[in-house]
Amino acid sequence: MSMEQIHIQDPEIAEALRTTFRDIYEPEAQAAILAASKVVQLKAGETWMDIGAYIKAIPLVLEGQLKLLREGPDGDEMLLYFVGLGETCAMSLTCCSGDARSTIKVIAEEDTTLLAVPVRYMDQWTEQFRSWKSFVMLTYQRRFDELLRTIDGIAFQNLDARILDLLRERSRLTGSNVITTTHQEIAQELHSSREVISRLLKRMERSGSVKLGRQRVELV
Amino acid sequence: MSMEQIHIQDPEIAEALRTTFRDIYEPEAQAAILAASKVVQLKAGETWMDIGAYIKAIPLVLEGQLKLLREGPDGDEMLLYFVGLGETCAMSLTCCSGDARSTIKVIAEEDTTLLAVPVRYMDQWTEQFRSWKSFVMLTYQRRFDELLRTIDGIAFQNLDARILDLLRERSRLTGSNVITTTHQEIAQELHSSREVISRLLKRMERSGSVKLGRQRVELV
DNA sequence: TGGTCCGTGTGACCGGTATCACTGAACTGC
DNA sequence: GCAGTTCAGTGATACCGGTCACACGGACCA
Repeated sequence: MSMEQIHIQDPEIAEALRTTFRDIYEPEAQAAILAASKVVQLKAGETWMDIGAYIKAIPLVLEGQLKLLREGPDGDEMLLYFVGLGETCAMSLTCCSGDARSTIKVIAEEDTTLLAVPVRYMDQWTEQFRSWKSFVMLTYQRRFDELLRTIDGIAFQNLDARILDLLRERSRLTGSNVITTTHQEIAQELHSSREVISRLLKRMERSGSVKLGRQRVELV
Repeated sequence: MSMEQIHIQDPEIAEALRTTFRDIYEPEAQAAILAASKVVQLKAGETWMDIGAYIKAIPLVLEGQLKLLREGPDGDEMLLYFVGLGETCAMSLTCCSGDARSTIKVIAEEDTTLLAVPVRYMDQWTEQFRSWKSFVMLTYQRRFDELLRTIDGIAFQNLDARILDLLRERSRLTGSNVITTTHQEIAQELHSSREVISRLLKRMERSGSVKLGRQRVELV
C-alpha cells in the first residue's frame, strides 16, 4: 500500500472528488477533505483494514472498489458488501468517537484509489458542512440496507440464488456482464465451498443462465 | 395501541426519561423530547411498525422491550435484535430525511412503554444537543454491531448454539434465567421449525444445559 | 366429564450443502 | 516441451435441518 501526502490542490484528485462524490457539493467541504486527507492506492487484493486494527481513517473511494468481510471463528470469511465509487464504509464512520477497533476486514477488490480522511474530522465536519452531514446519513441508511439484504440472502435464499445475486452485484459495479473471479473466491464470499459452487455454476450453465470459462463467468 | 399526548411536565415520564436514558444528560434535550413526544403503551405482541409503513416517529423505550424482525418472501420471519430499556431503533433514525418506508417489522415483546419522537426533530436536535448527537451515534454503532452478530449467528453457528444465544439474550434483557416462550416462537425468531427446536431443546435438556417446562425454558 | 385446543415429543424421510477423493485441463516458468 | 501449479469438474458419502405424520398431556370450558 503506497500512502502519499498529496499537494492539497492536486487538480486531478480534486476533480475526481468533485465528480465522484457529487453529494458533497459544498466547495468548502471539498477543500477541507482535500486538505485533511491522504491519497492511498491499493492493488487488487491488498488489505485496507484488518480485524482488530484501530480505525484511524475513513476511505472515500475514487476508483475501484473495496469489499468488506466478516470473519468467523475458524477463519472462514463472509462477504458483507462492496464499497464502490463515491461511497464509503459506514462501520468506519461510527468509530469517530475515540479508538475503536475494527470487527471487519476491508480489502481492495480491484486496484483502488481512495482518499483517507482521518476520523478526527468527522464530528466537526458534520456540524460545519450540511452536504457532508447528509452524505454521512445517506451512507448509514444505505449500509443498513445492504446488511439487511445480506441477512436476507443467508436466511431466506438458497445458494444458487445467492450466487446469482453476487454475480449481478459484481456486474453492476464493474459495468460488465463478464465477471473475472474464481469459484474459490465466490465460495469464500458466500461462506461455502469450492466444489459446491462449481457444481451449481455448472448446473446454471446447463440451464443457460451463465457461461463459464477459466476465471470467468458471463451472465447471459 | 393507546397513544396519548402527555402533559409536558408529567413528572413520572420525565423521571423515567432521565433515569433510563442517562446518555441524554442535557436538561434542554430532555425538555425538548418531552415537549415533542407522545407516550405510547404497547401490549405484548402488539405491532409498533410494520413493513411498508411510513416511519413517522422514533421509539425511545422506557419500559419493556421491542423486537425487530425481517420478513422473508414467504412471510417467514427472522429476528434481527431486541431494543431494550434506554435504547432506540437505528433503522428509524436513518429515515429522518423525508418519507421512508420501513423494511422491517417492530413488535412489542412484552408490555412496553415508549416515547414516540417525531422524526422531523432529528436533524435539528443533533445540531442543537451534544448529548442527543452522541446518543444517536452510539445507537448506530451498537446496531451495526448487533446486525453483524446476527449475521455471525446465521452464517457461522449451527442451530443449537443460536438457540442458546437467543435464550441468553432474553435472559439478559429480562434479568431472569427463566424464559417464558414457546418452541414455536423460538423457531420463528431463528427462522427454523418448531419440531427442530423441540428436538434440540430436548437434547440440551438431556445434556443438562437447560430445564424445560410448558412455555418455559430455564437456563442452568 | 368429556371435548377441544394448544404446546410438546418423536419417528421416518428427504433435500441442500459440506466434505473427501480424485481427475483433468489450462496456464506459468524454466 | 516439460514440470509444477492453479483452477475446474465430478462421484461418493455424511450431516444438519426441514417436513410430514401422529401421539400425548394438560388447560380450559361447556
